[in-house]
Amino acid sequence: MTQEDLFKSLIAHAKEYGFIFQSSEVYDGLSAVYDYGQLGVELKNNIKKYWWDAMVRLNENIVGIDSAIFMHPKIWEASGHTTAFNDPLIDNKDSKKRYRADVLLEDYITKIEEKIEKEIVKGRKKFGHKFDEAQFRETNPNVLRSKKKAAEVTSRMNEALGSNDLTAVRQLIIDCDIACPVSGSRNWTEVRQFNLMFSTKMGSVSDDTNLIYLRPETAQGIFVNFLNVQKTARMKIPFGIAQIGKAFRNEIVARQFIFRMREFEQMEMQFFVRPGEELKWFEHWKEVRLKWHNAIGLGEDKYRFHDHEKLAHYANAATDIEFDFPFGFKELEGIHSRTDFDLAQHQKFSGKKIQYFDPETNESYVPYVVETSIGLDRTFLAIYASSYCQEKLESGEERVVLRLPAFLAPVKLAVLPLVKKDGLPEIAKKIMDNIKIDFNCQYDEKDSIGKRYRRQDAIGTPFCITIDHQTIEDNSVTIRYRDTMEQERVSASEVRDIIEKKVSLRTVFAKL
RNA sequence: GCGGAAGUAGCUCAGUUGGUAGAGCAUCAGCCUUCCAAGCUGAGGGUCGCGAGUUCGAACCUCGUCUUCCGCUCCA
Repeated sequence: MTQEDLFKSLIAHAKEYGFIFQSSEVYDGLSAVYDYGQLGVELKNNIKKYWWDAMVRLNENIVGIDSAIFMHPKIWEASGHTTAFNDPLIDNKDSKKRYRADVLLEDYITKIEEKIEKEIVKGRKKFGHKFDEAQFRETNPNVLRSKKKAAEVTSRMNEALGSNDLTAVRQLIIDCDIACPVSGSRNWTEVRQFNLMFSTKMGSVSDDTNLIYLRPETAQGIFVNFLNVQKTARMKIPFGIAQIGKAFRNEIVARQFIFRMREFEQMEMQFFVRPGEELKWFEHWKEVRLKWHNAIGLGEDKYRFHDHEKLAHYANAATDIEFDFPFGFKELEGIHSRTDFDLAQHQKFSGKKIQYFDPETNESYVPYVVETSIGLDRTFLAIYASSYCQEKLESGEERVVLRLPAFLAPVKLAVLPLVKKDGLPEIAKKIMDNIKIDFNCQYDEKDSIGKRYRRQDAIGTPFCITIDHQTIEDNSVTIRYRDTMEQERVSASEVRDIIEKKVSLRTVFAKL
């Protein structure tokens, strides 16, 4: 089976067993929005807990918050999102097609560069072995003219985009005589900004002054609460603030199942450090976060770092932890050294002093920030995709099994009476009632025992216990393991402890 | 956004030259009682993605639209 088919059957499986549904499916769905079903929400909550406990509970110098999705609109001006999350779009009036104005110009520049390369190929043909490419580039009039043109367009474009002068962008498109690739027409509309942030209005009076955005990242909720938390929790630098929450981006193209959604959930931690020490902490968190991923147990070869060459305006170091998804290595978590950009910006835009007095150095400063930001939905997909397995058994039969790490599995234990009579269901329910206080359990008495095992395999339940006639005599049950399909006979009273040992976060944290 | 493909029951899919829908699995009820799915009997479930049009008549033809997938593009 190809990776592509596997990914498709994985999506079908997610729906069939109630992990993930498309949003608003009865109305034909809403593009790039998904709902988590009855098992999906359990798995997702377990991932959240693993992250939260690893970050907040295990680190005495990290505390959590839960900030609102709505925030003061000035926050997004300060953070740069109002400008950086904007794309200049232009429509062709004849073909009704919409383009990114900057992309049209970049394409135009690329074409000029291709023209230069063609000239060189022509020159090489003409002069044969005597051809001197470097000299040709410096002297050939066609090449020189093209080079000059490309440089001119590039500088005008950068200037216009840099100053957000949309009229100048449009003028440049007209001056370059750029035609619509579809209609060939030069009949362009004005250039307009398309914002990747969702907006809405607060209050019942609609005017632009109360336009607010749904946050495109959770980080700013932490930055604007920096002083609140630092003072009320009496935190000393270095310390961190963690948060799990929804963020929203109006992506032009959103695809690959839950990999890129318009509404998604982030797990972020902003770590505040002394200026100059940020790169040391950046390295520290790279290492710590990778360990967290590896401890899940999906395989260390599934992860790799990808350092950013081009840094965002706020960063002085950045790396991604990429995961080997069914569609290739893609970003799962970002670790960024954000300098003092965010806090300094909020200090500037709010007019309030946002600084920390360091009792060790007797200095007051704007702390530097190292951020770890992981996509919860992407982590879900990573775990789900790596656990999904169609395997052939020795008997020649096939089974679908979700080899989820036991501590993350939505259902930990299935309680199965071998038959539906002789009082076995009653005993089974009694055992279940005792254990379900500690773990999410399922009871099932329908169909043959083999079929019930397969059903549990498909949703990743790591343990099944079966109550049979011997249970009546000595209170023993068989416990069956999902991955090996092996069984052993244990006392019913031991079951809780056996499972506790295998699903406890304690075991996982030992690897951190 | 562009190009291509697809959409019929919860799932996988049939459905002839246009004549108002079927199968297997799944689900539910009952029977059977068996440690690795697919035993027996019965039942429920679909205005064929949605909306127009052509036609006496549309799952099928035409147009539009929504959604999904693939490639490009974009995004980080």
